Amino acid sequence: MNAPAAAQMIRCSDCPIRHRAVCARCDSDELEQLEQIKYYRSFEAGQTIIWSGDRMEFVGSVVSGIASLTQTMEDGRTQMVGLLLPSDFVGRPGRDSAAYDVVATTDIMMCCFRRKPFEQLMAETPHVAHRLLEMTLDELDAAREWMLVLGRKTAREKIASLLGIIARRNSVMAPSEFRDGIVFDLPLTREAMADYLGLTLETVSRQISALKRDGVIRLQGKRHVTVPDMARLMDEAGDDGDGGFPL
Amino acid sequence: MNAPAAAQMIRCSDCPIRHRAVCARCDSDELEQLEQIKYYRSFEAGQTIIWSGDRMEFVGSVVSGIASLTQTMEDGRTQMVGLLLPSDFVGRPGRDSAAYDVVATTDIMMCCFRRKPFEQLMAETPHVAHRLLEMTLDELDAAREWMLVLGRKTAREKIASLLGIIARRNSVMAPSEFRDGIVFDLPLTREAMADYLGLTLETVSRQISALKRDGVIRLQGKRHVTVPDMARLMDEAGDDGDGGFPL
DNA sequence: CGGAACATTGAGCACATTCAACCGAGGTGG
DNA sequence: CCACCTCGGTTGAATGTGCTCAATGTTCCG
Repeated sequence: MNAPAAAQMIRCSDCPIRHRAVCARCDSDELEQLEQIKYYRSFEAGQTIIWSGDRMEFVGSVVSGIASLTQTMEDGRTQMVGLLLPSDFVGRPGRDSAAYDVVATTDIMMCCFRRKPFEQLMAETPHVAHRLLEMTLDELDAAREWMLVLGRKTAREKIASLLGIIARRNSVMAPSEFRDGIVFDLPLTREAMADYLGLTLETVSRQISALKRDGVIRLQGKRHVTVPDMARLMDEAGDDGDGGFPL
Repeated sequence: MNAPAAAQMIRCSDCPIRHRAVCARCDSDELEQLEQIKYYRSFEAGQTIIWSGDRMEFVGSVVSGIASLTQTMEDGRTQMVGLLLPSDFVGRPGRDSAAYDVVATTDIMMCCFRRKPFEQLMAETPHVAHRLLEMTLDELDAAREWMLVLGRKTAREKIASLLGIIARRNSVMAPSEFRDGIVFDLPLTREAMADYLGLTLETVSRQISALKRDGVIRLQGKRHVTVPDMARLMDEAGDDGDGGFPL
């Protein structure tokens, strides 16, 4: 609840997600308008940023860190329905109350816009709305890929798919060696992975151990992963060699 | 391949989906422009409308009938990732090749727009783009609801969820008696239901039989369903009484 | 040192799948 | 007209994947 000192002001032009977020297409004029209605908030890992059903006071972008979108049934069963990475957009313009819980998976910094002014701005300037459409279409594609994972893949394939996605994302940041070995840290606990994949945390643990035993991955500690042969991993994920996952 | 006589011209103002489709917000001017680039195509049940990977020549709206969006793995496992009802939009502006198979589930009529002119029009007029954003956000919500169904629900709950959605959709068309009994025809085969729910067709059949045995539903023939107590069905679906599914 | 949070592993079980037989309706051809 | 086929659907028996329950391990932090 106490806003840490981290919530210092960043000028939009210096923003690390300037070119990928909902503001990517804005000209300097529009950026100026956004600058007027934005504010930063940071959250610690584990904090709930938005409760499902709550009134949405703001929409915004993830600047740094990771958050998850989750749904929970009355008996406690939980399904993650979105993984929010830096530059991803949170909230739905035009909707009053939140449809999902948004939880900080790691410490996170958000760039928030008060909802009403943002909606106003969206109606007036085409660039924000257009970029949001583009991002929403991408998210829809990602959601549909996940429907295949959830509905039809085995536990082992699910884990391999998730590792593949995380590896792929990292490879955007370090596009150098992709073919022959890639290294990354898992940003999720076993439980969070289970919630993403529609598995139990025990099954996640077992399958990770199995992939390690079979030499598909190597582990240092519980989170640091080495994938010696990316093609092998994609094969385990059940994806055809070429295509695979967008996002 | 032979376009049946059904593909007669309909004036946009007389169109049955005029107020719900991507053109819903258009003024008469914009409608005129759409009228220029549209054409109708009909497909028979079972026909593939678009093959995944194919070049997208057109985007469009479902006018009547039902189509499904599916993904298939190399070994044949299939997951439906979208159910396209009248007024739903097909295709992604800005994308050259299709990401999914689009298959006609019933006989279907489509209102198609040549892609390039449509993209042009979208860039110039705000109403189409805005409506498309709205529809895409709705689809994303629906996809996320399905992720919960696919990832966390039991076979019985999955079937109940699907029946609930179809019942709900029908209730839009016949909003009269919703509380005490609703009747509808299943637009899907057992296999299509299985592909939607991430189950086998045998499991679908068994669970439908079980729901019938337990008095949750009644059946006449294989497709005609009566739900005597909607609240009971929603309960079987694992949804809390009030909320439930959007779309 | 003790406790908490995260993770691993084992044993038994249950639910959904697999494989297979069978049913009924509708269509076609001899 | 009936035999035959196909298609969609139902049902049964055996199997197996992933879940449940439970114990144990590891790391970190007060």
